[in-house]
Amino acid sequence: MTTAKPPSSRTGKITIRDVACDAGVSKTSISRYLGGELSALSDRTRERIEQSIARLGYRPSQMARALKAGRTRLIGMLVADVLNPYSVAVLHGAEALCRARGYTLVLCNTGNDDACENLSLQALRSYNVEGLIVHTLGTASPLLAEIVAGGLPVVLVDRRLRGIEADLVGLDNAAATAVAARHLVQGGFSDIAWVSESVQGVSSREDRHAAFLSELAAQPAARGRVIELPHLEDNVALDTALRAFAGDGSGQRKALLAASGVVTLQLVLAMRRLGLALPDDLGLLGFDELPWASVAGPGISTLAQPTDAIGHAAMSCLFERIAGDRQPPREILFPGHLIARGSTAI
Amino acid sequence: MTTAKPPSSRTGKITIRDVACDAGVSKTSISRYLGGELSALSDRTRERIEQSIARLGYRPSQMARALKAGRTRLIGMLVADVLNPYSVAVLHGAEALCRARGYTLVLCNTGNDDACENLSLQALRSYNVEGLIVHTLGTASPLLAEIVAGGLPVVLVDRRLRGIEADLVGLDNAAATAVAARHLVQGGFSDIAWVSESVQGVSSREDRHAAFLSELAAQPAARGRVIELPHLEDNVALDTALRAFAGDGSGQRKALLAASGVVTLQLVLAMRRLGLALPDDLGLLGFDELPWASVAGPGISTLAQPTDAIGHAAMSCLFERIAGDRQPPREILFPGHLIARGSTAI
DNA sequence: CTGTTAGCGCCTTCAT
DNA sequence: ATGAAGGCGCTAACAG
Repeated sequence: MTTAKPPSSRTGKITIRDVACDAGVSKTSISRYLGGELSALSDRTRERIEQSIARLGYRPSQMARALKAGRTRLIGMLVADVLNPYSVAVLHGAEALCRARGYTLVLCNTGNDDACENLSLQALRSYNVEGLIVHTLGTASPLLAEIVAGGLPVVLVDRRLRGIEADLVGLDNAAATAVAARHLVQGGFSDIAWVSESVQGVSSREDRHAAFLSELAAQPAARGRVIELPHLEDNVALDTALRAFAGDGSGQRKALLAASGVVTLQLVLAMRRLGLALPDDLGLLGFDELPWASVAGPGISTLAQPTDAIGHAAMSCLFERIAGDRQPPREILFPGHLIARGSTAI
Repeated sequence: MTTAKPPSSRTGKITIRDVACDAGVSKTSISRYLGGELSALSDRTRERIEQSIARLGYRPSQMARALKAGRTRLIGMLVADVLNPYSVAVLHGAEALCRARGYTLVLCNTGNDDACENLSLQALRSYNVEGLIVHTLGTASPLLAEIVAGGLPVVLVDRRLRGIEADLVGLDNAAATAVAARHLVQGGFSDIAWVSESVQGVSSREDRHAAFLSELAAQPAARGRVIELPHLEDNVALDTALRAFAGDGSGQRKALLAASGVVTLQLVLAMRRLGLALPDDLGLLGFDELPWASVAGPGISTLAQPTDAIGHAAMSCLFERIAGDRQPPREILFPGHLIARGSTAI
């Protein structure tokens, strides 16, 4: 009748066999019940199973299930820097959908370190995650390329990765940059510096950079410059660049356009150091909404990204791929949202 | 010689058996090699294994390994709110050590929702995480209690949980609060309001609350009050409370002591709304260091927590428990670090 | 030193 | 509608 063997005793763990014994049916029936194949079970059997499961407090082991069926219901998330608010905001949206779908999120922070990234990817792979959400810097590790090539569904967030053919979810950088630049120009700023960390290799920065240049080229009345900061922590370099920009006696109204939230913060700090006032000495508009945007000086104008939606979309897209969607990679871009505050006031 | 069966073909996955075949040894030897039992292998065997593994690109399956040996090398982290910078900062420290030890972190965000917390705990348990780091609100879910009772190592961060006997890692709230209060008093503030979200049930807030009261009781020259904000988003309530405090014509110099970073932000926002100036109308000192602390008004004084160290210690402590440490629960408390800025200047 | 033999907990044909 | 049997990939006694 039942599958031999006494209801395992030693370990406190209750397995499918214990339930089978208790309910007086076979393991197969339990498995069917768990798998939702209700149509193949008599009402009586199902009831007994339900009761036994409840009575014994049985919970299936994902590990065993994963080993057998290959479905781990695990999603990996690889993030360059968890301390970056953008990453966390996206993570937040992604995690919510993940849990809602019965999946669990495995998080790896690389700290912008290649060795870490490799380790993390290996770990993620060894656990057979069913899909991967990646938010790292421009240079894709060979291992990631291999993993993608191997067929594991991957969705990129915010940044394309060279050599990786995968879906991308992020901001419509071209449109957002245009909106931002126009806001500044219309606000009377005619000399605008776009400020960013190293552009090279980070697609979102490249896109914003290109969009900025082309937008300003289309604005005859305004002049555009680019300030690139290889090392954001290098205050001396930052101060020097800022002083040069602000002190250039062009007589035009000047503004900074920060390519990201971390840059915005550094700019505000630098302006304080240099005694430059917002918005009179320098206007400022920063990508990424910041919780403290309205408490700094006259308030910092920002271009907010729908981070929750981005995270949600990334996960949603990943699930489609996991479900078997084999279309060519696509890009899902969200519009930004300008929040005007005192730093760009007239 | 080898364990029968042809080198599995169908699935691209390379298993221990393929390696065994290729190397011409038994699966056991491979397993020994993987397990680091080098002493039990002849040099020649080991070499052949090494080569085969490299040639085939074999990587062991954590899933299978976990199922068999019970060691999943997975650590669960349950967080009330990933959007809270404190949580992320601790997570950062914890994740680093986790990876360094060859473990992988499974992250669950509850969004302060009991149902989510339950779901997450079930998931974490079904994956057989070897330990749990928990940072949630005061009321421990019955499921968590059950899990702890079941013997799974758990370390609490920042907040004790009723009914949970587990290690706690966090800030030395009593000492930190005393330092903060004294700083204000010595700065000439003689009417101080401690401001917090709902105190009841959140141990760190309770500790800070108690320490604040006792510290001020010991300061004859100063008066202490408590402002509790059940709903931090309720601006009307906050503004009302603040106006009442600031407008109380006691003629004394007044200051706010914010119990956490999120409270600090709301206080700064409220003061702007009410047109109150820092530090003249109201002094301000907030727990938790904030990236923007120096850009708001004259700079916000903060009491920084060593979040990285806290995360590291929590994970370290957890590993000790996993390793078998059965001592009674202990508390590991870190000192805070006062950073004086303009908001508490004389 | 090395291999054989059993499973870990579950799912899945294939019978019945 | 229900079972029995055979693995998934790996480890852990036992033999040699």
